[in-house]
Amino acid sequence: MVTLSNEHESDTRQRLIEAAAGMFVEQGFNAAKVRDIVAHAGANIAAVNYHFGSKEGLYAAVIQYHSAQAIEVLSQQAGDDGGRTPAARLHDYVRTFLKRLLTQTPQFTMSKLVAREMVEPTAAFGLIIEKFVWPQYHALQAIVRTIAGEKLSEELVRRCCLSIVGQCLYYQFARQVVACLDPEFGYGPADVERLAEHVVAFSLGGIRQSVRTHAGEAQKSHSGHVNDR
Amino acid sequence: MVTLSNEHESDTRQRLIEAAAGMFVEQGFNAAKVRDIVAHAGANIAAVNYHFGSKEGLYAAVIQYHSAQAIEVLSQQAGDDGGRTPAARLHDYVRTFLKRLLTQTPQFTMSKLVAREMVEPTAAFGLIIEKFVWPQYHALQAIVRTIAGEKLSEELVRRCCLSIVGQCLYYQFARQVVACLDPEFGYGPADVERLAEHVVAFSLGGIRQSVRTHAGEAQKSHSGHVNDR
Amino acid sequence: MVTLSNEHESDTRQRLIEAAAGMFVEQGFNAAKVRDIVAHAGANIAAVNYHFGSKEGLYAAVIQYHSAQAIEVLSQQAGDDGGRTPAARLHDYVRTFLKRLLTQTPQFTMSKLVAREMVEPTAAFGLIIEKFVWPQYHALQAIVRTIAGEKLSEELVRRCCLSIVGQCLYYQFARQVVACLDPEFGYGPADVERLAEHVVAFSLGGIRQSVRTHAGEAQKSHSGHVNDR
Amino acid sequence: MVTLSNEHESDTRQRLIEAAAGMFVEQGFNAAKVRDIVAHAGANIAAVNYHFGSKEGLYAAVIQYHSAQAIEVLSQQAGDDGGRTPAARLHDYVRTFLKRLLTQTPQFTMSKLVAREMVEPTAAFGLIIEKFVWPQYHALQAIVRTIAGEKLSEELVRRCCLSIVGQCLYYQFARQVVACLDPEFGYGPADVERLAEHVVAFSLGGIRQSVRTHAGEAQKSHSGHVNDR
DNA sequence: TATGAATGAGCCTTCATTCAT
DNA sequence: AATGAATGAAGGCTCATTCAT
Repeated sequence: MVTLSNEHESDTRQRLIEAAAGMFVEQGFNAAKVRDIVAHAGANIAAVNYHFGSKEGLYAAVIQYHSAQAIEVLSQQAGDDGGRTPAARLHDYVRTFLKRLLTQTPQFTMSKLVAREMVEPTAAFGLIIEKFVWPQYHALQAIVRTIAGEKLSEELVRRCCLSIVGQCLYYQFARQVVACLDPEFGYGPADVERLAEHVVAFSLGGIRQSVRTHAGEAQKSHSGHVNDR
Repeated sequence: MVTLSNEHESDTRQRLIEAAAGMFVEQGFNAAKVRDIVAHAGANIAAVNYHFGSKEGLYAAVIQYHSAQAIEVLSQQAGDDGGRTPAARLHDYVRTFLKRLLTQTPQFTMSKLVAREMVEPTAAFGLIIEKFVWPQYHALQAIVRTIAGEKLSEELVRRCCLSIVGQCLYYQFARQVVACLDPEFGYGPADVERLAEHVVAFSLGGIRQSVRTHAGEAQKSHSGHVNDR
Repeated sequence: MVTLSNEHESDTRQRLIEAAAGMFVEQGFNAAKVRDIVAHAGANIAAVNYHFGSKEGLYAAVIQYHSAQAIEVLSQQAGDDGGRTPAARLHDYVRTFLKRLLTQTPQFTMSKLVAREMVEPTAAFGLIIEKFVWPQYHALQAIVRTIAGEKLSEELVRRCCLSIVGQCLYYQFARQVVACLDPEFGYGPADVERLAEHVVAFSLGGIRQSVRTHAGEAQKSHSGHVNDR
Repeated sequence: MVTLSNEHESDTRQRLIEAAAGMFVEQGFNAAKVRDIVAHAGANIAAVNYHFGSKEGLYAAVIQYHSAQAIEVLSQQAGDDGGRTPAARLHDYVRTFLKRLLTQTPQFTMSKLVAREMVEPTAAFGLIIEKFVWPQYHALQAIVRTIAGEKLSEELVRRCCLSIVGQCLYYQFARQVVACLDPEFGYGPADVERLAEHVVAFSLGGIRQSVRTHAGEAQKSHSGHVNDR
């Protein structure tokens, strides 16, 4: 007679969040239509207003729901950087980042939403930046700084971080282009693993070259640019 | 080579194309509203359907118009790679790419449209890929191959190219994020110039590291990953 | 006379009626939302349909509930008109009418609902007219007839009654206008008392003038209008 | 070939304004539905957005359109108060007011809209008060002051004005009640004419009685209220 | 060639009501 | 007796497109 489980937390609500997450990730906030979302969720058109107040409220709920587990994962991995080399830590970082971003499953929705928010910001932009982008960026910055040593300016460390992130995000943003230019890349686990290795190698080389170039510029500014004829 | 019969090629038509180009670049195809476009062009609401059949037709016309001059520019620069070093050619490539992409002026509209098309493909996607992405990609590939030598596999050359392009595009896609993470970067000519130098240095280091790593992997495949403890 | 079987007449039901009464008075039937009503009553959204069948049912219940006590009050005052002068009885009538109408408290809800019903009739209109408007109107008519004597036609007595009622209701209907035109009037007890005195004086003068004018018209119908140059 | 008449001012626009005016007067802003209005006007659902931007815009247009002629009429009558007696001027005022308010035709829409706005204010309330209510109120105040002489306080003049206006508006607000209580009153021209005579006679008597009462109160405050046993 | 008006599908939202427990 | 979830009709509004001139 008594309801046994308070996991009763409205099945429809959950289905709405999941359906919406998928469509927001795939199509973006504006292109995703409430009617499609409720259809996917097997719910009534009025359900999103009932449960979330509005489409924006649903979006906020999607973020809140997925951010919970995302933050949990983030904090877990924060501790185990123990005695690893900086290069190994960069590899972990990049591999994790890419896996979450490129995995085709509804897992790691948050990473994909964060990526969307970068290209097509919504009202949640500030929150996303604060809660996800900054922390991740700081973690990366720490790794890069360790690799680069003290010789690299703040600005160049930032540049390197953005170069690393940019390489990764491109595979998510420009999926269709990648599919054309690099048809062998299938976004499978093995593909992602190999991509991670490339990005890490490329970026390690990039950081070290930046350090060298910067050192050279600082010491003898006659050598000018890195690339002369 | 010059179009012969545009003796009276309708001033309105031209103004529509220019106004539309700006709004498509800034807001994307869907977010740009034809009412706003005609307002900016000082034209009638019916003008776009009259001249171009539909919003998509207008978009196609915008691409066609800007592709003409873009291709012209591309072919000009194709020849003068003369006796320059591969590094210098990479610098030229990146600098030109970034300038066109990040410059705030209505110049180089095509580059910005191509970038848009990568993130938010429309019906024109195939055309864009064929006419712009492939050619540019091939040019980059040639440069990278020259730098890398014969030791790098086709796949890794592709990876390097995408790494270079990804670094650049990120500054265009994620303008708002860059503004948060790197507020000193102001998208001015000097900023872009310094960014180009970073990207070139980073990428040269990246390519060379890839070569080294790859060579190592090829010779003694027992060493496994590039970065373990 | 007392209802026998409301031993457990549902607390929620009562709270709904009270909350609804307030909102119907303040906002009218259509503008009052059942979600707001149940929120004010601390009840479930389904409660109004469960207890009253529909929003209209709730409205009917509100009327029924408040009409009971209202009618009781009416019948009490009906008898004690004893030896008072007609003018005093008019003063009592107007003062009571205005107090009930303009008092800001949840008291005298019925009077306010009746006023609402006059401007924005609902399905309950007929009932309201029969149970409240007619009785009160007849009471007023009797007073006016006594003041006017036999010389005033039925029609003019009706006119005078409506003039009196109209003066009073305006302060309820057009609260915002009164606030603009007569900002000193604050709807407090003292304000209402003074207003009652004005309305009574004005109306006594009005009735007597009507009698005079009518008498003049009846005797010498050549004089035409009451007011020519 | 040239369009002859620039009365072309969009037929639909005009029809929309007229249809909307009727429905706003009869049902009020909220109860009037855009879909009904466009149906009455024989227009498309999108027409009101096209011509007026929104439902509120349509309402504003209705007010603007009808206020033009209303103000014209007001200014015409302003001058001809020449050598008339105050009573005659009051008669003119009341007759005109009632005619505009109670006439069943779509004429004098403005007066009816102003009455609506008093009971159910919208965003246009302030404008309505400023442009219509205040001017008319001042005109009435001047007449009443002339009739009352210097002996009546500002406050009591205001009270008298509101008493006069209240009498008139009641017949518009409470049409259904009037129809029940006074079924002989048919809102025809003759009815309105007779009503005007009653209101004028009643109000003249009312004002004079107010003066007398006030004078009495001022001189010998022992006599107390107007209505003692 | 060019225009302003008109169209209708579709969007998000509101709300009284009903369902299942 | 009571609840929270779910429903669907309807509301105002947007927008690319088409019509009539």
